[in-house]
Amino acid sequence: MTISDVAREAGVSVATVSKVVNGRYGVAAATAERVLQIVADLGYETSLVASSLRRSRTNVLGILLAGFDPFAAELLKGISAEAVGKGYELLAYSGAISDDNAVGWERRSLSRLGGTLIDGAIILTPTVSLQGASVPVISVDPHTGTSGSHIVDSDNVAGARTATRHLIDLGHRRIAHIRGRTDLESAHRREHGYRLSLEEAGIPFDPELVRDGGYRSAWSTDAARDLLTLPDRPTAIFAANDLSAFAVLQVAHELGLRVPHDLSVVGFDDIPEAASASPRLTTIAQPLQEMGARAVTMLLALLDGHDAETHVRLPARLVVRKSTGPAPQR
Amino acid sequence: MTISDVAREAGVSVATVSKVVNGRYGVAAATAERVLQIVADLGYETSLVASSLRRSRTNVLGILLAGFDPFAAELLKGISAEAVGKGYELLAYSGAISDDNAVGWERRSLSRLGGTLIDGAIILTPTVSLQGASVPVISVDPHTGTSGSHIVDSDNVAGARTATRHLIDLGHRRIAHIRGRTDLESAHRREHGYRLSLEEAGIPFDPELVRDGGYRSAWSTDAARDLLTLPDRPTAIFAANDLSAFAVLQVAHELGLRVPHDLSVVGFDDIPEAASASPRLTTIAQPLQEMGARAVTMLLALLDGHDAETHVRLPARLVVRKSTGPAPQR
DNA sequence: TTGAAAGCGCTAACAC
DNA sequence: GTGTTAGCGCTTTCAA
Repeated sequence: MTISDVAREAGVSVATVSKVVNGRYGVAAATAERVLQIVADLGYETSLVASSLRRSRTNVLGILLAGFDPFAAELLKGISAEAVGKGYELLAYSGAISDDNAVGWERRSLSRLGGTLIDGAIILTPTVSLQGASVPVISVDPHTGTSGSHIVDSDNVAGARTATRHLIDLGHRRIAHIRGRTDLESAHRREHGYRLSLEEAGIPFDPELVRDGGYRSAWSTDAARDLLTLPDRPTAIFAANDLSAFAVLQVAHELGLRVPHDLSVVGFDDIPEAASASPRLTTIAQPLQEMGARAVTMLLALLDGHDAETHVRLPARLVVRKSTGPAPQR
Repeated sequence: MTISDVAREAGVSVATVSKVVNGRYGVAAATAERVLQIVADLGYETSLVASSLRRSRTNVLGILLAGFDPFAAELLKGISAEAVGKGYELLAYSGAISDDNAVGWERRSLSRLGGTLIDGAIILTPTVSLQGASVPVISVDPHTGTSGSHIVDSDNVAGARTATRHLIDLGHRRIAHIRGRTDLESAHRREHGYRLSLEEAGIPFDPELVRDGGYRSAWSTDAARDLLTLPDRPTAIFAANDLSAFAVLQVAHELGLRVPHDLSVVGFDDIPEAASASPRLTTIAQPLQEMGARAVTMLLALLDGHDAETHVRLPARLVVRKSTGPAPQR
């Protein structure tokens, strides 16, 4: 089912069909009507691939991501809600991730789609610089600080500070931290906020209480096990994201520690699953959907040739649920 | 940055570059090495659009959806998890939805991407038949019963029956139902399950207690308001999906009705937000992530030329939370 | 008002 | 071992 099929059926050239389908002028009304009728009968729809190869604009917004995890899913909801009715199609693309291409996926995806398939891109948590992209790009929660493209993120330092402060206010003194992916800016900021709060409260920083979790379940499980089997184990853990916090909850359960009676846990992100964890997770909520929406706004502005803010930073807020409580008495 | 740039830089023809990049035989080792070096230097990546126009296979799986709503998001998580490491790229596509193309989006999307860009498709809640698609298709929770393509869904009748039964067991007798989208098979099945349970309990069916919610927030709000301002209002509402149930919760709150003291509410789907609703929503959980995973398995089987089950139906289960309680005494 | 033809970036026969 | 060439489906000059 191609444009040639339609042309043959209508007894006109493919050029004419193309004009009719795209609403160009210079076609007799009668011809146009006949072609349109055949298009409808045959259910012809112009191939996105072929037309995008030829045209410069496609009206497709690309969302480049490493996988459809809960974080990406929330952002997508916000992106989709904001983009509806604006005349753009959405194309969320996750390249085949394997170990040997785990780094640089964002540039690879951008090269593969950019220039032709998509008019612009929103890239989630890129870790490499995206200078010289062929289309406008908005980075959400990127590694590279303010370098290069336009950025949307949330206030990670303040969020982490609030989380740690919450634990301190509950009387905790031995507060551990499970780090995020050390190649991501957000992870450093969260650790920074954690250390700031300790400092403000006059609690000496203990390097032994900080472990790598890489924002990932498996690593965080190991980290949690290490921390919770320490001779003088922490009474509270601030995990760099919710996934890590879930791992902590799991390990605590295995070790027979009651949360929050024996151990308090705070996460970061407030993915929807946080509310159904057992116990329900106290965490720092990033306004993920709003971040997605803002990214769309910025991208559309860029595509319209307007300026857009270079850096939008949204506030993160503490959501107190059931995984935090007063520090156990010694 | 095209294949010609690489060819020029390497002093070879584009054909040679293509061979090297795709690992074809018939290239001198030295040449291949030089080309690979230039590819790396320039950061060249073959254009998905151009190559897919020429090739028959792209190793891209399409997921066609009407928008990134919570339902789609959960399925995507399952799809993504199952597809990882299988050598396929994922491309979730949501065409521009507006009022005049609201129906038939799935066929339009399929025509636009099919045959060239994607090797196969998973389509979420299609409402029209997809006969004669150019690529293998798996439908998730479709309208058209068993017609045409391969199907994954959950047991809507049993789920609705369980939900209604749960309310009956709590002593409710005036149990209302807010219907789903009447063009969707699932909506009919849920209503059927509701009526089955009433019948089993010997409760006469009252047409006045059934309203259209269309699986949508706005309509459901109206429906809930109608039901709850009835002279003899229901003591329980079974909503056809969680979004509708949220609308009920909202209206109940506005009217000063306490849930579950004055009114019990059950939803359907168990999207993550259900656990954080206030009060936390009792609902029927569809195994959305598993449904997504199964769809991938089936599609990959089809793509490998194997057979796949024509219809996979997964069980739905009751998740009791805080929005249901004993019927109020008269 | 219409159609012929070039070309977007790439791959695959086939010729050299 | 390498290059030439045709062509995937479409849009867009440009000539008829």
